[in-house]
Amino acid sequence: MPTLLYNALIRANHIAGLTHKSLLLFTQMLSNQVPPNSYTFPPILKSAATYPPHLGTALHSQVLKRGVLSDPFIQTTLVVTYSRNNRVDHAWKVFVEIPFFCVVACNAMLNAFCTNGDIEGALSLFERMPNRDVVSWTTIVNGFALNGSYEAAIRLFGMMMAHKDVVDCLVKPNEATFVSVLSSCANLDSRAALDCGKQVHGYIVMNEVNLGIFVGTSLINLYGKMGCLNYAVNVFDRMVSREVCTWNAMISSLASNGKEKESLDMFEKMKVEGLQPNSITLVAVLTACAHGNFVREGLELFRSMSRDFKVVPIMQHYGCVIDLLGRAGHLQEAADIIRNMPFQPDASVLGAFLGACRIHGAIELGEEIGRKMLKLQTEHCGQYVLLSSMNAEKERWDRAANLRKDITEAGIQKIPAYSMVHLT
DNA sequence: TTAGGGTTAG
Repeated sequence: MPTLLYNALIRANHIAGLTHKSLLLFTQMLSNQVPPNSYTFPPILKSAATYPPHLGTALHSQVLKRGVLSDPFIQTTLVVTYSRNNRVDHAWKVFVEIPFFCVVACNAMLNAFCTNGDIEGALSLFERMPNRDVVSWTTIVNGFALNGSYEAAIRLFGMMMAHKDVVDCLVKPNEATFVSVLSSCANLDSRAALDCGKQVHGYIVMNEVNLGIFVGTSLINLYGKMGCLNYAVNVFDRMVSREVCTWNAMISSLASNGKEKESLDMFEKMKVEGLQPNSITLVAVLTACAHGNFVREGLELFRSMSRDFKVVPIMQHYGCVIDLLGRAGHLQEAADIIRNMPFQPDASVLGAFLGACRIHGAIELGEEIGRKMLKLQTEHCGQYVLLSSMNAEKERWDRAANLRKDITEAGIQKIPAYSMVHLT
C-alpha cells in the first residue's frame, strides 16, 4: 500500500476519533517500510496529543529523521501537540524555529499560552504579531475567559469591534468569537455584562448570522444565568437544530429560574425527540428536582441513571441528590448515600449535607459527617482560616478579607461556620 | 490529502 493510502487512512481514523487506530496504522506503515511524508504527520501528531507526552516526542524524532521538520504544517501541529501535552516550553522551542511570521502558527502558539494559563505570554505575543486575523482575536478573547478574566475578554472583544487595532482594521467576528464573548458575559453578574450580551445578540440578528448550535446554546446560557427566561426560551424556539448541550442549557435555565416543572417537561421532550441525555443533563435535571422538591422523582432518576442513560454518577450528581434529600429533611437517607459513595465526598457534597443538618437541627448526624469533612479538608480550610485570622490580628484587613473570599470561592464556605465540630 | 479559535454543570 503506498504512502498516499496510509495517509488517507490515518487521517480518516483521526477525524473519526479513532486515535489508537490511526497510531496503529502508522506503526504498520513503518514496519511495512512505507516511508511517511509531510502529509502523514499532522493527523498522527494530533492523535498522539491524546496520549502521554513521550509519544509526541517520539513522533517529533521521526519528523526529524524523515527530514520534514521544516514543513510549516508539521511545525504548527507540533506546537499544538506539545501544548495539548501541557509542554508549552517545548511548543515554544518549535515555534521560535519557524522562520517566517505565519499567522496560523502564531495563533497555535497563542492558544498554547492561553490553555496553559500563561495569559501574559499570550498577550505579549499577541501584541508583537504583525498580522492578526479573526482567529487571533478569538483566541485571546477566549484566553482571558479561560483564565477567569471575563471583563478583560469583553474589553478585547470591544477593541476588535471598534477597530482599535492599527495593523488589522478589517477583522469581523464570527460564530466562535460570539461564543467566547457570550460565555464571558454569562460568567459575570452585572447589568453591564447582560447589556453587552444583548448587544452581541443584536449584532447577530442584524448581520443575519446563523443561529447555530454554538451561538444558540451560548445565548440560552447567557439569558438563563441572567434570569431572562423569556429571552432564553425565545432563542431556543428559533433554533433550527438543537443538540444535547442546547437542551442542557435550556433545562438548566428553567431549573435555576423557578420553573422546575417546565424543566422536567423539557427533559421528557428531549427524550421523546430521541436525544441521549448525558452527565450534564442529569446534573441539570437533578437540580430541578432539588429546587422543586420533587424528592421521589429525583431519587428515582439518581438510582436509575446508570441503567437508563449509561451515566455513572459523579461528584456533582451526588451533590444534587444530597441537596435534594437534605432540603426535604431526609437526612438519614442522605447520610446513607454519603457513607456508601464509591469515592470520597468533597466539600460541596458534605457542605450540602451539613447545611441541611443545621436547618433541621440534626446535631449527631452532622457531627459524624462533619468529622469526616474536617479530616478531608484540614489543610485546605484550616490553613485558610488560620491565615485569615492571623492577618486580621495584624490588622491586615484587606488580606484577611481576600482569604475569606478565597474560602467562599473554593466552595467550602460552610466549614468555618460549622464551629460545633471544633467543640467535639 | 495537510496547520490555528468556540457551547452546556447543585
